[in-house]
Amino acid sequence: MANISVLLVDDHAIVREGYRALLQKQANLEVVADAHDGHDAYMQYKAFQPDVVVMDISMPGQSGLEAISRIRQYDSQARILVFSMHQNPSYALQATRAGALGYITKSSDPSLLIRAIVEVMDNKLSLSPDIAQALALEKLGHEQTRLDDLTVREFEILRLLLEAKSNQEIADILNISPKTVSNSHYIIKRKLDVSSDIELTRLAIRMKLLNLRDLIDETE
Amino acid sequence: MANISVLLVDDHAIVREGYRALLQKQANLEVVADAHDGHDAYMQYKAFQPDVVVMDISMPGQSGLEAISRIRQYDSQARILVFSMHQNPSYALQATRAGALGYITKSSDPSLLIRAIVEVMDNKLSLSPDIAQALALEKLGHEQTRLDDLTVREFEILRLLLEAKSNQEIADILNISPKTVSNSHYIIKRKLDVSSDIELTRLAIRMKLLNLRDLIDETE
DNA sequence: GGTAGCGGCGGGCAAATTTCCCGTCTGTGA
DNA sequence: TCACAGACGGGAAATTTGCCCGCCGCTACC
Repeated sequence: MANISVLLVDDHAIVREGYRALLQKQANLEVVADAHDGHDAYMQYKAFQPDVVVMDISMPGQSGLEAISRIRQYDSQARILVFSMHQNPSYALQATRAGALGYITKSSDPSLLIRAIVEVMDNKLSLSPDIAQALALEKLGHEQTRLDDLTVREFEILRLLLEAKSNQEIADILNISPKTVSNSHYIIKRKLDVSSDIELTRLAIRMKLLNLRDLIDETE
Repeated sequence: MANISVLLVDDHAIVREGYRALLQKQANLEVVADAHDGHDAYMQYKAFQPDVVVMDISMPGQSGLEAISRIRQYDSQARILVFSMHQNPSYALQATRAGALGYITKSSDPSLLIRAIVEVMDNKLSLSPDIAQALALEKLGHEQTRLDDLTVREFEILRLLLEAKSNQEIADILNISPKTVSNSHYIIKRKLDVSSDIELTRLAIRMKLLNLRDLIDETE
């Protein structure tokens, strides 16, 4: 079997290097490029046309979801495997909606990542077991499903809102008008059935959109 | 030594009964009345003039802080011991500002509660060791201190805001105008140096004003 | 027994935001 | 080809925000 060329996208250089080393040990994998943010990923994709993109979606500013859309728009055959720290199945749902072929959590066994890359190479959908199970459970109807009513774009805007960014900042990041951000903000609140930002934040925490670790930080 | 008459205030009947039983076992204590909310506490105080009030401050709606102020306004000699689940020293600070003589956490050893009641009876300030230590640490200058810039009233409004109540609801609970609530809301944000409600909520979580247990509920 | 200061309350008012509703544009799938 | 959904953003009314002010009652200090 021919080598599979891989583009690695993650905002942390150390993480990239670690996984590059890991993947290179596989005889049939070759990391041909890496990128540190969504825009970079898009440029590298155009430059190298890798077989598979392995991408972290939680990057500062322009998120991975946006990059996935852009890459798929450029090449509708692009195979993208999301490799994320988020256990929340809604992330997986949104990622596949945006055009990802697979979603593997970072807590998975490394061998799973290798396997997933091969599966994605074959254009097969690949989910890590924890996510698959969570998604299945969700199908059985949980509060969580409300989150899935959000469009990919709305989900992304929500993510930025939850980082306490202003409408203007979000508009700058996404290159859209602040007016659109505020419209989306309103739609998000309506879809999630909350009336204030405080309620929104509480809901987000319950749904684990907001990382408690991030919040608590080194505060204690 | 004469018996100490006690008024017990807690919104949970079971808790009241439990502590009533505990306190009654002490020969020199007598629970002469109990109350389930701030208003009730005020009425019972007027009716029974107990030596010491043992009060939970986290009650729905009208909080214990308000009740403390009201009781102290009626009788400036009233001895009030706050008995709270909150480990956060800012609660203790606000409670003593409102006029409480002591603050004991519910996780304290029951014997501490007994001792505190006796101390308060002697008009001595009484803090449980965990709170005393936390307050002492805070003196050394932590982020937490920003919370202490809030007045008692602001603190109370913040508590209600964090329950995702609307200005109008808060106005109704506290019997003030919605305009005052929104003014306070603004002042709170300025004092805490946040610009949005999302940031406010995040800060509140970091400061443990918002109980994660409450949020997470039975969600998982 | 002033009087200075703080906290609670709430009016005023301009500026900003939110809340809806609407239309355009583009891609997608039947 | 036609319907439909999503992204984007304008318009306009309603509401909120940000900041100011003044009033009242209490405490403290001289």
